[in-house]
Amino acid sequence: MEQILTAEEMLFMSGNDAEPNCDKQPSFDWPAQESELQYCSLTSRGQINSHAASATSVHPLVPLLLHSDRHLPLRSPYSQPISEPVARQADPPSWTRPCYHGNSVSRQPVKKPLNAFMLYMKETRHQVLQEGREKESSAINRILGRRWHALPRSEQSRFYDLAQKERLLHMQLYPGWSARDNYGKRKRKQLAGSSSRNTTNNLKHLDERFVTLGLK
DNA sequence: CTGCCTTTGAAGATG
DNA sequence: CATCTTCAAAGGCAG
Repeated sequence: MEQILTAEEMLFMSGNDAEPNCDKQPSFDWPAQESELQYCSLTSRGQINSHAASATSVHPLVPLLLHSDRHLPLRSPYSQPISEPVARQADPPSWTRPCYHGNSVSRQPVKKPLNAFMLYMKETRHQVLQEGREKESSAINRILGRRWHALPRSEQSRFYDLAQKERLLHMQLYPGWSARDNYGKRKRKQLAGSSSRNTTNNLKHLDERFVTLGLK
């Protein structure tokens, strides 16, 4: 039964429950359960060693994530039609070809799921913008980086938790997808000076941390 | 118009 | 296994 599902349709399919019905939701209360940040032994091939991927229809996290993903633009992968039913792998194995989503007219590569900091940026960026001190993204991101480090761990855990669910949902939506599929998108012209630039960035980062900690 | 900048974190690549 | 590299978002800016 070939079926085109949108994220919104899956939301309806899964009912109105905003709470995921996972029997064992990971908790990220620091520092006691810091070790649990190993994210359930996820693999990059869409395999998962926990119970989480055993759903036969729609993962319970889907509605929760869709709700939390209100910042995603309309062209976000998660807001595009999904060409394959969730958690049911069509043949041939999807990792034998590039993963795409959307219809055949406007196919776009599936992007990486957002990590905790990226989710934090999405939620907090507008605050910095409203303060009106900075308008360039690079400057805003520097501020957000400092704020991220100053964020209480309980608050950070919120985003780590969300990022884990993001990855779980991503694995369900695009089984077999690999980050390697998007490698080489950017020009590798920074190859020459990348090493020295990274070193410079690391030193700058350390410098900022010293300032933050009042050591400089 | 294209790519850089800038951040953190995840994951692939490399030695 | 440790380290390095790439890419996710964002949008102003420079070439």
